[in-house]
Amino acid sequence: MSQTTVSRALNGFPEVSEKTRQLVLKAAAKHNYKPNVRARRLATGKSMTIGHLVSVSKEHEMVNPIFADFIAGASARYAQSGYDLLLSLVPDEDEFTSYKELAARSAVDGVVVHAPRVDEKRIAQLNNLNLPFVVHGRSSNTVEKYNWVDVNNERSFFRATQLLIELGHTTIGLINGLADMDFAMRRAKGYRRALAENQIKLTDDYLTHSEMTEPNGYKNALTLLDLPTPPTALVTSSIIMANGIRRALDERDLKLGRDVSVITHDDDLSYFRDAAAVPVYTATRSSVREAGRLSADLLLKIIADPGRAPEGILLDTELILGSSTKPPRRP
Amino acid sequence: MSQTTVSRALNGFPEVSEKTRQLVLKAAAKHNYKPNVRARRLATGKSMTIGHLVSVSKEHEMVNPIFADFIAGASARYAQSGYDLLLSLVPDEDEFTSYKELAARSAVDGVVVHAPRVDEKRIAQLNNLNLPFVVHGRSSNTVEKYNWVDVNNERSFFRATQLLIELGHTTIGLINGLADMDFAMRRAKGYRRALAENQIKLTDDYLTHSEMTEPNGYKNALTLLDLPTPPTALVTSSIIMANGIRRALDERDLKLGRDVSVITHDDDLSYFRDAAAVPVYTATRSSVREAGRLSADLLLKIIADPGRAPEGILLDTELILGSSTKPPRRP
DNA sequence: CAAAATAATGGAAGCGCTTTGACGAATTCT
DNA sequence: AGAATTCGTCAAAGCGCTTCCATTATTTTG
Repeated sequence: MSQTTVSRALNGFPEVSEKTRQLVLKAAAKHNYKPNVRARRLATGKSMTIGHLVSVSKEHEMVNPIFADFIAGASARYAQSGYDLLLSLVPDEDEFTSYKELAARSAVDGVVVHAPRVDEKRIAQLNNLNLPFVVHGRSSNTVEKYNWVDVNNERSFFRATQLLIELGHTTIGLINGLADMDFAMRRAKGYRRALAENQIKLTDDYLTHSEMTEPNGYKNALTLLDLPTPPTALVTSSIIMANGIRRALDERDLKLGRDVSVITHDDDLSYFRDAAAVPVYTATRSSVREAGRLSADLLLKIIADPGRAPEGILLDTELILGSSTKPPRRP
Repeated sequence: MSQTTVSRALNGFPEVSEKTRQLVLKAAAKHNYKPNVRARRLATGKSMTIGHLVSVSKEHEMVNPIFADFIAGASARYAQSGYDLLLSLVPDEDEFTSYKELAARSAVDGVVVHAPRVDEKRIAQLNNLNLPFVVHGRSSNTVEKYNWVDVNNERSFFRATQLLIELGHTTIGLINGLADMDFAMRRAKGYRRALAENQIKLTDDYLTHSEMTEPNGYKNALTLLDLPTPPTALVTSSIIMANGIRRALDERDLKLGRDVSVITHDDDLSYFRDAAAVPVYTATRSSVREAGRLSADLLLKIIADPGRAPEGILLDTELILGSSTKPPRRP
């Protein structure tokens, strides 16, 4: 039996008779034969690989904790479609070099861009490279069209802040991510809009920007609590920071909910899943794993049909009521 | 100039004159030429790719949170040596199938095995496949030789427990990882040995096994605190669980350190880095990122020299004194 | 100074697949 | 029945590199 026939049988081409196909499949199974990916990739000109470049902040050596769950979502989709996942953690300063190199080596058929900034050069650069990509998040100052999957950050944080205001809070802090991150900017916007619509005037002292670590949550919470008029409620961008906030409250002998209300954004991380009957935190929740799945789906579609018009997928968050929000304590 | 010469110049072969090499390099840089990895991989018969198969527990959809930092460490090493990192998150039940498939497709030159169990079939299976691998951790019930990088779990938890005993604690709980995980078994062993050497008898009610999530830390801490003789100190396997424990203490109006001492194992995760002058937690600390680096180094060595005798690298932890441990409160 | 050794380059095979075009055999149509 | 289709199969080219072997140019040696 010729090589041609075997190849066609294995790859499901219609020109081969069903009888022959079964024969081939049986023989392949018997010898545990799998076509060599290297040869196949050279022959087809496709890498059957998706690249994820996750940037590691040089300064803090910080890996975004949501990325594990995001990738868990994406990975399953890739596997279904026969794609491999190439992961590269790169120092943030040479992000673009890495993309360019991946493209030049033609090591991947597409990439996912993580953690876009308000000003994101990578998008224009990738468009020039002609390498299919999906952005997890958006970039506000980018006019080019691109494919993205994002949550409705502005609306989420508007609703969260609004909820606190409705409970009677008027001094509300926001413990946010780094200011140049697009999601952080949108969240700040939602927060400010809620304050503005309710005629609440607060200085930017009530708004902190930092990497979303537990220690930063702690530190920033203390800073806010030390203000002349300390906030009676806090909104924060990450459940990991929320843990730091709780620690700060604890240290000040303040009780979460009773003394200070907290709403956190909750990416539904697998090791922080807040699934109690009454969740610990009132939260704007959106599964980052689901975002991973959707991003993968979208990217595979783009690769299959390069002519496709760019698409954006906007996910809404749920506002989940937990026990960390109560009306402010009367003095 | 012939293809041969270019290839040799780019790959640093000695047969080409320095003058020619410079010429080639300049031309390559000018046209942003990078050899096509697909062709190169077929020609050399090497994948220049390392596989990391991370298993996702089907039941809880849990991704081990340490894996992001581990991979951050490994990734840098791979990049230095021109290797790519193939990541695959697989449901735990078909782990071995995935290895076999990777080997059959010859998609990788080596793999890293994460989260080995006390009984770990994968090791024998991989030895049979003749695929180079390094285990992050060890497997106690495995007699075969293999390459591994692990921390001294038994000794760490012995020391941690010993420290609590020296402070005067006699009722000490252990909030551990899943019982079939090798690291958890070793930690339990260290804990038990410390108790035994000090003639402290405690039932297994003081020892819990579960996935290392924040909610599980919380839940298990409450369970222990509800025992007729509640523990005055706790040892735990993860800083994420420690956060759950803190929440449980908070809910019971117990103060960390003062009312209940806690020692946690600290993998030095980038988003939980406990770097205050006086750390929050007394901890047995060992950088999982460093473990990633070492594992990558070892694997690359094995690949370069397949005849190598299997090697084990045992990392010691530091016992860091923080503010979560004090002598027990006199009633 | 011829012979031998060394250095630098090029031609061509081969890596293990996919895919194109050719070719008989089986089927359908006129 | 013979021509026109359709079907199933195969031989061979090609994917873009690396590497073996041959070749020419240069240097060293007796």
